[in-house]
Amino acid sequence: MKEILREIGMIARAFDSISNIEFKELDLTKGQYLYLVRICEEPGIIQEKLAEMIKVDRTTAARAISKLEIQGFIEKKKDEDNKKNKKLYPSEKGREAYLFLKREADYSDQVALAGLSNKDKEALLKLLHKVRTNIEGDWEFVKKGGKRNY
Amino acid sequence: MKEILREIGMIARAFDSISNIEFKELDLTKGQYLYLVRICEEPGIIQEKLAEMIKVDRTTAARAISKLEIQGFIEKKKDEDNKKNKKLYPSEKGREAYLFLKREADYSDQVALAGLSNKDKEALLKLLHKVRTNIEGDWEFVKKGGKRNY
DNA sequence: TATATTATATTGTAAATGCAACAAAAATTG
DNA sequence: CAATTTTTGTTGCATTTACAATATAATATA
Repeated sequence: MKEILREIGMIARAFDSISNIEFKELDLTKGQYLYLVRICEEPGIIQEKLAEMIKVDRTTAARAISKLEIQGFIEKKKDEDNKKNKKLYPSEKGREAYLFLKREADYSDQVALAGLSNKDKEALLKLLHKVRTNIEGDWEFVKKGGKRNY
Repeated sequence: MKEILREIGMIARAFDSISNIEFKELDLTKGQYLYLVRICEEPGIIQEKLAEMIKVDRTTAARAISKLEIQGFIEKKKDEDNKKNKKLYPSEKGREAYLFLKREADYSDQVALAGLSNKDKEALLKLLHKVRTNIEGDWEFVKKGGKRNY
């Protein structure tokens, strides 16, 4: 069943590619949309959590987010309760951009799921959710330098 | 159902991340394993098809493949019937590496699909296959400069 | 409570990524 | 069959990506 992970890879790369091209219109460069979307949906989230959520290297996230800040899409605010955290919030410009990101995502969603019944979609989501939780442990383990045996 | 594409993205990034780390052991750098696997499974394939198959930019594929050749994992051979094509074949070293790649992929597969029944797996594959074919058109369209309306 | 460990964020550096532009062979078209 | 368009491959350049190393605050441990 190796094909399952391959299909997932192909789909992910295709959509990422499409989004990156389409979001240039907003001056968002490669990858940035991922972070902006999540910050808009979860204002106050910190960078570390965001990286973990998206499954991307911490330092990659750091740079993409810094750039979002420089461009004025988001703001970093000190967390007074925990001084090593910086909470992330969308700016007005960021919220504006988010509307477009959402429209694009909805459209891609429609294209992707064309011909699937509601039952199919629910089943697919449930199965993917399971796969994702199955893999999270290994991802964190390997990122931290752990060695899997096979 | 936006969550479906998000789950797919998370899973893909997590596995890609894991594979990239684990294949350093073979001196394969980021992304290279994708191409090597396909070349081993489909000897004689050309670069352009490979990029399309994997859903990656043509020039990115070109460079990853060139590097595989320099490192001795694959060979490029002129196609006598069509002089602008270069057919790709694994070397002995490449085939050797492929055994390891396969072992790793099988293991990741096991982890990913733990807790799914055979029926689940079949359903998942079928649904993902459908999604992938649904999106291929848009990917090619947008890569070639087409503008989607939404 | 002092010390060690963990969590979060940042920066230096090397490498991959992807767009633009180009070249050449092949296929299509008028 | 000549001209145009498409296919395949390459290179220059700007940017992202990710590993390593560093810093500092917070938490755990002895």
